[in-house]
Amino acid sequence: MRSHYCGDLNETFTGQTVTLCGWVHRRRDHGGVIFLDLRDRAGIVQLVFDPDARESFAAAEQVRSEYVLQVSGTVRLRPEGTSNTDMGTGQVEVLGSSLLVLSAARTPPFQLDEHADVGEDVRLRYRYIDLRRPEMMKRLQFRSKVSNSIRNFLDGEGFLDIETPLLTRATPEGARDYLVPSRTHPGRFFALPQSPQLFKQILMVAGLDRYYQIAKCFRDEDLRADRQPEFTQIDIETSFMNEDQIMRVAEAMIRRIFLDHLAVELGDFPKMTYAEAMRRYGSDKPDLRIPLELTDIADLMQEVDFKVFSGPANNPECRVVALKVPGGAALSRKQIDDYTKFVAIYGAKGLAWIKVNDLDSGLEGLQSPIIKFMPEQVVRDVLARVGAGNGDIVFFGADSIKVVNEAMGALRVHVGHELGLLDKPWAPLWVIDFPMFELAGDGSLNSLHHPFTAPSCTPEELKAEPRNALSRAYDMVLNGTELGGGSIRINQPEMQQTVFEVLDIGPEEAEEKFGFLLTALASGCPPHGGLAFGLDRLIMLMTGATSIREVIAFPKTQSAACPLTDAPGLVSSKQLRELNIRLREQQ
RNA sequence: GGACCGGUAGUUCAGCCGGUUAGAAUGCCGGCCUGUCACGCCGGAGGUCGCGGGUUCGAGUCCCGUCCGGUCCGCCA
Repeated sequence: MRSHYCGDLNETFTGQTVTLCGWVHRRRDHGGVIFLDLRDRAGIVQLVFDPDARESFAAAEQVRSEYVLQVSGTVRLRPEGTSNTDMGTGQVEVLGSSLLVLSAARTPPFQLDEHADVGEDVRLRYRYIDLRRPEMMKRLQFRSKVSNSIRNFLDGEGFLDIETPLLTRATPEGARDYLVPSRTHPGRFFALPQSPQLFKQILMVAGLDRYYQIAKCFRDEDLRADRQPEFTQIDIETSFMNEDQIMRVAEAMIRRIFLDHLAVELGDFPKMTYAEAMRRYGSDKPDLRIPLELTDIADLMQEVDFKVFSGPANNPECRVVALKVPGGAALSRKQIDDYTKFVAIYGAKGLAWIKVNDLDSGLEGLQSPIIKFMPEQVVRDVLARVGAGNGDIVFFGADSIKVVNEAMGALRVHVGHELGLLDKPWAPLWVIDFPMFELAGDGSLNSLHHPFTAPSCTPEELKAEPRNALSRAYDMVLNGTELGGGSIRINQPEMQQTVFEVLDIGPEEAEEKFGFLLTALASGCPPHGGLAFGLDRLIMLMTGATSIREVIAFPKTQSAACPLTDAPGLVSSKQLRELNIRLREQQ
């Protein structure tokens, strides 16, 4: 039906007769001459209809926005002075000789202009219109190209693309499962996978050696701008490789993609321990584009009553940090109030600060609500430690370690963005040496990763001091976003047993939940490990999209619904009966 | 589960301290126009002010509830 794509035409086609198929992007009817912008996947080209060609001119008069046309005509250079440098095809136009309406279109619910700022609910309801916008079209094409590169790269490294089931058991990972009732087993349910974790490990036991899959995963948790209930993971697992080797392959893959698709050379990724990341940035996924750091000052503050920071009493479980922001002395009272509200979201009870106007004038040169409660020498020591200079502001956080890290870490990022302090466009790194466990609210221990993550110590050491144990896990972080993470897995039953003991998972419970994995581990399990990348987040970062929904063709709203199909929907009582399900009476 | 922002024409929004017939832009429809490119000019149609209740002589506007969309916290790797 078509000889060329609209967007591919340029001056080298001059004189050729072409046949194009596409959508009417815009119509400009000048009475004696009609311009149609015809759009397809590749781009937009201008068509001209002249009254000399009576039939096609008459047809062009009847055409409306978003009609689907087949047009034949001659490519020609635009007349002197009428080229359009904003268009890829702007040097040429197609003089239409025939126009066939393949399909008429109702008036679009919104304009496809780059100028129209349309509400997202409307865009999602009419997603087929929204996806016609060149911006969306480009992002989906970009995503497809990146996926393809990933497959090629991993295939080249000897990884096998193997599918794992979507109908499976509830996984041991933390999130709530999407459940699917079984008709043939009344009262039983499948779960959609949160990740193919157990299957990929079993593939290693089976000897497949290197596996990958671009896999759909599901988590029934509340949504965010960067979180969807169903999302896509680049899932990788390999045998007989240690963590450094795995990180090297994964890093090479990401570096290649950035080079090939963005012409960005990311360089070698630095490695940083979890402890260092928490200490310097208050986060296990630090945004290293922002040249601000948290500085511990608890030792200087022993004579100061933390109440001036609205913090708790001095004790070992609390942390006191300073955050120096260059140029921050110019911040208004209102801005500081906003920052105070911002840290309150994370549980901070206040935000103390010192503005440094003139270091040489002693306390007179400072402005602060708290220095009157501090010995002058302490103020001097603190400013000296953070290296504060004239024009800077120093923020203070004093509270539990958790609150300080979360609040001041978030403030660091927030302020860095608001004041435009980013000093590079891309800042990747590896975070390593994660703790094996984290302390839950009730005093028990939880896996930081999942319970199959290998520790970097012996079972004896693990049992003796579980809270100090580190894992052989690693996260790849880019610009403050966790792109992916993984670990070396446990391949020895004794070690797995010990981890279960520490987690207070009894033998019966372990057997019931993942006995099949334990049996597999005891059946000749190679040393293995892997990782998984969030493909949606990767594409989001690479395209600069502000929401994960912008890189997914048919995303869900924040309440996990689809405005296009109106899913989730009701089902008939017959369907429910077959599934042995009865809905509870609503009150 | 919680905090905050929003919901008025197809779309994006304005609508003041509660007061006459709810406006603008754009889109749409009709007319004119031979070089535009977010074409231009003239005219026209288009509204359950999310929904329910309340206060009031009078509610788009105030109050309560509720639904929907979004950002975030909790949750989630």
